[in-house]
Amino acid sequence: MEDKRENIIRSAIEEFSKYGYHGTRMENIAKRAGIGKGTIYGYFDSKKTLFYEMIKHGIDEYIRGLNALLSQDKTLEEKLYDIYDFHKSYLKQFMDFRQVIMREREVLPKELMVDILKDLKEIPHSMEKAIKEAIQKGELRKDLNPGIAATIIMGSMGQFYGNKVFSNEDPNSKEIGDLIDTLLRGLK
Amino acid sequence: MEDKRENIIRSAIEEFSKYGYHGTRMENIAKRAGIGKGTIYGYFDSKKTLFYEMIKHGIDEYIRGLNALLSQDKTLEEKLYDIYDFHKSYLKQFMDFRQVIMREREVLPKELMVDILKDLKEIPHSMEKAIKEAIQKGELRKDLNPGIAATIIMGSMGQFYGNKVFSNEDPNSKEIGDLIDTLLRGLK
Amino acid sequence: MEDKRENIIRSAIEEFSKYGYHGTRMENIAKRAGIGKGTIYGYFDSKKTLFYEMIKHGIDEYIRGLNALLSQDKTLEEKLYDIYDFHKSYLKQFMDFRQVIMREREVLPKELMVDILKDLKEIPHSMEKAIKEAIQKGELRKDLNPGIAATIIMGSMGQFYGNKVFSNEDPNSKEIGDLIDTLLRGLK
Amino acid sequence: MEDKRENIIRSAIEEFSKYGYHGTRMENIAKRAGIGKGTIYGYFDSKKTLFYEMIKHGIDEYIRGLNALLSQDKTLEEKLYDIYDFHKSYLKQFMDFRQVIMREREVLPKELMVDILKDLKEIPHSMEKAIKEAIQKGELRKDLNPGIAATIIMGSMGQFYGNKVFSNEDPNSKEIGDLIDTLLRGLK
DNA sequence: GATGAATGAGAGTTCATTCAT
DNA sequence: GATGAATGAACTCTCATTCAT
Repeated sequence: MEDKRENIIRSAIEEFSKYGYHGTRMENIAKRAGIGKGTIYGYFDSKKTLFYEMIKHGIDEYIRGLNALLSQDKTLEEKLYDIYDFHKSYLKQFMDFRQVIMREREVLPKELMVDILKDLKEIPHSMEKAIKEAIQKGELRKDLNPGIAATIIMGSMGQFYGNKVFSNEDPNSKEIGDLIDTLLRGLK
Repeated sequence: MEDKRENIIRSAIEEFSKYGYHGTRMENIAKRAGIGKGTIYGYFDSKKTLFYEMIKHGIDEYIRGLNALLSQDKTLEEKLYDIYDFHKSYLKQFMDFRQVIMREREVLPKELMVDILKDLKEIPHSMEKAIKEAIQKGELRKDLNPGIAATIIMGSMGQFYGNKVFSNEDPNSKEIGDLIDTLLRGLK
Repeated sequence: MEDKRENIIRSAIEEFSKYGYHGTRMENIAKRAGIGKGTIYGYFDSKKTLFYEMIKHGIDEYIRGLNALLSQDKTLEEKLYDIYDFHKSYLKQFMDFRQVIMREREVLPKELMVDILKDLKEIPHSMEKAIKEAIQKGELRKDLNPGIAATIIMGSMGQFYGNKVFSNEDPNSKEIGDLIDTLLRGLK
Repeated sequence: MEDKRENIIRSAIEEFSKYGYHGTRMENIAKRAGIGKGTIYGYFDSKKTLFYEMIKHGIDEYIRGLNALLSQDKTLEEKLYDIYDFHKSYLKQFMDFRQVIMREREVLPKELMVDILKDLKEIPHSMEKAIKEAIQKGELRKDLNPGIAATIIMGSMGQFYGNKVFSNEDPNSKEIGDLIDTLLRGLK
């Protein structure tokens, strides 16, 4: 059944994101999923395979969620707030898949990595599209390079969230408003 | 001798950054350092200790290098180019210690983590100081929040470099000029 | 199952008594038990734990066996023959736990040692009780100190057996009759 | 020089008797002897060799000491007190070599063991001689088997001392007088 | 001759994977 | 199909021994 797989992947995400690939034990994934450890092998060939499927699944979900946000009929400013919240809740619950992939890039064979990287490039692409729309609507200035604007926005928000977590401060603080204000003011 | 320790730490950085804490084998660190695996234990008590000392050493070096750059008598724009180059060469050779620490936060006992996080907070602090100077010199606008400006600058440059690496593009491309232009234009 | 544990302990007794704590290899215990070395860790936390459990088990068995002998309805002389045989077969098959404990007293933490020593004091206690009965039955003289008599009996028989083993002589020799005669004659 | 060897053996006795053969580290023997760990190998070929030489040395010393006691012009009773004291101080300071040899009998090659066992048989032999003298002097009854008497005396006193140590009682207690009384009364 | 830094074989232990139930 | 007891390769760490100083 598909929801058994889903259930295992869900548990895998939580364990792998906490302990990394080598630090995660199949037994703990099984326990978290409420099943026996042998059962996992009925659905996935190996730890490596499970790891790979988990990444694919996580990226898919992230992209789907991000696209849903970006395709809403809102101003860019509103979308930025949404994106920060989405990013935050995603990171809190799961992980930053780009980091995992970077980190464990020696775990998977090259052909699988290529596959993953292809998916991953979708993310800035989605963001760029939203920027272009904002330029056309006049929310941002015309001479802006959309790729660079996307880099600045995503990078700043990731860094902001990271700083908060490192400092053990509340990532919900209203300073996020200041960040978005400053970003938009610079890009308008 | 201090250069024996240094040599081991150097090899440890390369291995840990490639394979993560659990994925790294003491024997490989030793091989890379050109010594026997037992020798490491003459300089470090355990794998965990070596990991901790490596992080401390790496952060120290990063902070020293960054401060050296920031305290030069140059315009902010020039400094940003320098910082990007520094960051890039650092990441290429070693690793992003913030990522490692985030990732392996279950490895070290809490008291050591606190110690590391204290050091780590020095980094944005250094950057903020440079921003404040730039504001006073009139290179940036007076109403700018220096903390947020630092977040935007460091986040954007990190993201830019990350994207390049992911896409297997040359991170030296002149697009970095566009990024810095856009950043400064927004913050002036 | 309990007989899996029992099987491992059995093998552990044989190995530990032959090679001592530090000289015994977990792999050899496993081989002797006819299982894989990882399997032991399903039943015992560590080598130390196994060692401790083995001692407890061995002492228990010894005390139970000794008590069974002593509570039989026989004369003291008959009992002494039985005890010698029991002691002998026990030592041949397993080991002298008092020696092991003395020898490896640096291996176990103090609280476990206290636990073991408490058990061990049962042994002379059992013997003393038998002596008291013999005194009451008139088999031994009335003014005898039972503790001292027990010490003399157990010590002499242990020494006798030890001498035989050292000299590679047959410990079944009928000289044991002379020893018991001499002992009883002295204590009557 | 001979006293360097002596010094190392002295330290070896203390370490081996505390931790057993496999539990003892060459470095600790060296530290205790106040020399560098490589130096030991200038005097002994290997750990095994040192162990063997230590046993030989210890047995020699024990036999010499025991003979000195037994050849004094005293009654058997007085000698028994001396022997108990000698035994006790010897065990406290060093170890029971018979136990060590029993315990570590798998450590040394057979030919060396044979050599040691030959020495070891000297001990009861010395005691037997003293018993025979006591019989001739009329201190013990004429029909006594000297070997058995020696076994009873040495065994009882060893057991007595062992019990005291196990119970953490003072091994100097005057109960030793009761033991010797009882022994002599039985053997007279 | 004395040293102790360096070595690597070998120890205890873990954990991905298998397979009888 | 699901399980978890069993396995053994592979890990971290120790320590007898060597050898350049």
